[in-house]
Amino acid sequence: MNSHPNEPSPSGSARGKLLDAFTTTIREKGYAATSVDELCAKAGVTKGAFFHHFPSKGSVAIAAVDRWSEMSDALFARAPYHRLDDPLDRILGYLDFRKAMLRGPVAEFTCLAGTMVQEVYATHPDVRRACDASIGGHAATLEADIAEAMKLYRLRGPWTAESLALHTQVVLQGAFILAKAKGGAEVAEASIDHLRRYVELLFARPRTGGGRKS
Amino acid sequence: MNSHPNEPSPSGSARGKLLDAFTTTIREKGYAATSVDELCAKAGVTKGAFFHHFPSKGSVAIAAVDRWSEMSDALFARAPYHRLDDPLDRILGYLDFRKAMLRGPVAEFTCLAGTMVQEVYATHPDVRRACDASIGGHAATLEADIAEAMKLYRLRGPWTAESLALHTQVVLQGAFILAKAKGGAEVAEASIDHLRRYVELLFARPRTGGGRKS
DNA sequence: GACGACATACCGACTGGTTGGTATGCACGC
DNA sequence: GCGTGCATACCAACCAGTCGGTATGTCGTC
Repeated sequence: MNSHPNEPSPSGSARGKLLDAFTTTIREKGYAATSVDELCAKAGVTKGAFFHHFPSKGSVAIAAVDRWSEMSDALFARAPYHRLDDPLDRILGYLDFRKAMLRGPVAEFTCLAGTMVQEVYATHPDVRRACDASIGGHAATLEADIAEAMKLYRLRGPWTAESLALHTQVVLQGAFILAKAKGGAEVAEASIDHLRRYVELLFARPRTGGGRKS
Repeated sequence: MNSHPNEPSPSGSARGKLLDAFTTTIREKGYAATSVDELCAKAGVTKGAFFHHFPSKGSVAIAAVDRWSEMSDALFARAPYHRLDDPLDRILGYLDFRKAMLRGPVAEFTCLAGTMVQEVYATHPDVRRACDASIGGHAATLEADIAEAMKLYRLRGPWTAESLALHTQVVLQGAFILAKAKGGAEVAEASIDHLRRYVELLFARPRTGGGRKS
C-alpha cells in the first residue's frame, strides 16, 4: 500500500520527515498553497532529497494519505471503546472518542484526506482515490459494529450499516469545515452531540435509564 | 455589503463575469490552484480589467462569497417549501429541496464558501470571515422555523435551535466532501436522508400516519 | 454647443519573485 | 565500484500585481 517497496519510513528519515511536514502543512494551508520548497524547509531537508524520494508533488500526497490511514487505523484500533461488550456502546464510544479528539488548534484535529480531496478531486484523480480509500476504509471499521447492533436492537427507519457509517464521516468532515469557518471546535462538538443523539434514537434501547448528555 | 459603492454588478459586465468565473472555477479547483490569468481567460476579460475592479485576488474571493450569499438567499427565499403551514414541514421541505439540488457534476452543487474556507481559514482571515458569514447567515434562516417547531412539538433531548440549524449545514458540507471523494452525489443523498430522519425523530409528531420515505 | 477637466472602464506589456521539476555531484556503506 | 541517500545549482513556466496608455463618457461653464 506504501509507494516505496518496503520500509515503514520512520519519522527520523528524510522521507518520514517530509511526510510529517506534508501532513501538518496541508492541514493548515491546503495542497496548492503549499510549495515543495516550503515542505523541504519544514522537514529540514533539501529539494534534492524531496525528488529523490518522490517523483512529484502529487506522489507525496498519496504516500502521506496512505500513511495517514495506517496511523489513524492504529490509533482507533487501540482505543478503549473497542473493549465494550455492546456494539451500540462501541459506536457511541467511537463518537465520544472523536469528540474528545477535538482539542488544540483546528489544523491539529482535522482530517488530511478530507481537506485535500476538496482541492484535488477534479485535477488529481489518483490523490482523490487515495483520499476516498482513506475515508471509506475508516468508515468500514465502523460498519461491523453497526451491523451487529442492527441485529440486537429494534430499528427506526430503513437504512444500511454502510450508509450510517458513511454518515458519521459526513458529519465529522462537515464539522471540520464549520470549525475552520468559525475558528473553533465548539460547533464540531455540538454536531457530534447531534449525531450521537441520532444514533441513540435509531437504535431503540430496550430499557434502562434515560439519556442525559449535552 | 458589496465591495463596490452601488451597482449590483450584473453578469454582463467585466466585474460580473469575473465573479461568475471565480465562483465556478474555485468550486472545481480550489482557490490557490486558480490563477488570476485563468480567471480572466474564463471571464473573457483582460488582467487590466481584473485589477481595475479588484485590488487583489483575495478581494474577489470576498466579493464572490458576498454575491454567493445574496444569490442563495434569494434562491431559498422563493423556494416553495416556505408556503407550508407547519414549521416542521418547512424544515423537512428545506432538506428535500437541498436533496433535489444534488444534480449534475459535483462542482455545480457544492458550496463556494465551504470549499474555500478549508484553504484559506488560516491564511486569509477576511475571506474566512466572509465564508463564515455566508454559512452562518444561511443557517440563521432555518433557525426561526426550528424555534417555531420546538414550541409545537414534544422534543427529544436538550438542544438549541441554533445548534440544529448549524448541524444541518455540517451535514451538507460534509456530504459535499464525501461526494467529491467518491465522485458522485449518492453519498450526499443518503446523508441528507439520515439528517431528515434525525429531524423527524427529534420532533415527536403528535399523531397521523407513520413515516415512510427512503 | 463647444471646451477643458476629470472619472470610469478597460487594455496588454512588463516585472520580480516563486513554482515544480531536473541535472549533476558526492559521500558512504556493501 | 556501485547503488542508495542525499546536496547544490539551475531552469523554464508561471505567478500576482504594476504601469502607462486609450476610449468613452459626463460634468460645469462660458
